[in-house]
Amino acid sequence: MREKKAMTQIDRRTEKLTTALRRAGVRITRQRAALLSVLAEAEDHPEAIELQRRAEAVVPGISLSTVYRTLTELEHQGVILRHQFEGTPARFEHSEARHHDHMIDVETGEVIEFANDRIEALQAEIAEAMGYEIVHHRLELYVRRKRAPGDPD
Amino acid sequence: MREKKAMTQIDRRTEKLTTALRRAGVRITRQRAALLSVLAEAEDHPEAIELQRRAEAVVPGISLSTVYRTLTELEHQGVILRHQFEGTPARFEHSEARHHDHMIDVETGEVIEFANDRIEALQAEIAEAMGYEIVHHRLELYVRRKRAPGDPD
DNA sequence: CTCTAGTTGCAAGTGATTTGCATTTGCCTT
DNA sequence: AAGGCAAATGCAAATCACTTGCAACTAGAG
Ligand SMILES: [Mn+2]
Ligand SMILES: [Mn+2]
Ligand SMILES: [Zn+2]
Ligand SMILES: [Zn+2]
Repeated sequence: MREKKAMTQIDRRTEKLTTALRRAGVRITRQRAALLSVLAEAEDHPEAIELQRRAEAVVPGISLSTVYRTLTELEHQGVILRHQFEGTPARFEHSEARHHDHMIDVETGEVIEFANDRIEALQAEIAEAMGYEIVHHRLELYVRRKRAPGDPD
Repeated sequence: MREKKAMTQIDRRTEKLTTALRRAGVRITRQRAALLSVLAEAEDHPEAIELQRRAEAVVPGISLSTVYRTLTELEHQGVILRHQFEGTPARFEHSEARHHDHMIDVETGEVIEFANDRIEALQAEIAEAMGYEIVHHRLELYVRRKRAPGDPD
């Protein structure tokens, strides 16, 4: 039942994360390998504790310290992103996808991604006009689902 | 030496903050009065501890808990804003000025304000297009001063 | 001036994340 | 295959920025 040929997108992501760690000269331990594939598989923006839960399926005893330590290293290598949304612990995602910003539904906590080139361009212009260049930025829209006229509660 | 007529801008701001607290049904204590005028006078984005330091000029023993408690109340009344920039404790400012966003010089920590209607409009459009309305948002540009060609180090 | 509910300062508690340290463990070197 | 050792792990304790419990105060209505 083991596929030999098909390298899935997730495998590729896992490899990229692994490579980043090797490049940093760190060892690929069981716990790290588990965490890397959990990150590669994630479609959402999980917190450290949730990543630990998911990794425990493979490495039962993995500690939260190890999760945090590895996340910090991966962040330094630039292969994952750490987001600090309002009112929650930090959330993480791999940085494979191209840049995007986030909307957070204040009612449900759901995180929705979006990208807009005009906004990105405007930001750069503004900074430029004031004599600065952007190192990085953070744009978060805290939103509420809009009721269409005549919608039920 | 006491001016009777001239109500300065700062006096007006202090009054607005005071009114907000009274409206909330809370008492104007010595410590609160001090904090309110410190906030009204502030031209920058001070942290709670810095506000405490400034208030101590008037009320020597004012505790940090009281500062935090009052700041939280003022925030709930909508007369001050709490900003959570990366890597620092929360910073505060009165909300007299119209809406603006912030650039943070990653080298110096300096906070620079800016406002751009096109960005604001675009944000609203994006949310709208996805069926949401914006409750509030957060746009922070982490920047570095740009070296003009031929500038000294 | 009195009375009392709101407020204060202080100490202790929280929640997320980091760190110290003794014990394992990857993995390069024989 | 075995050895050696720096790096990594797990656990407990520490940190940081606030928040909260509580007994002693005090603003301010009557
Ligand atoms: Mn995302
Ligand atoms: Mn500002
Ligand atoms: Zn962006
Ligand atoms: Zn804005």
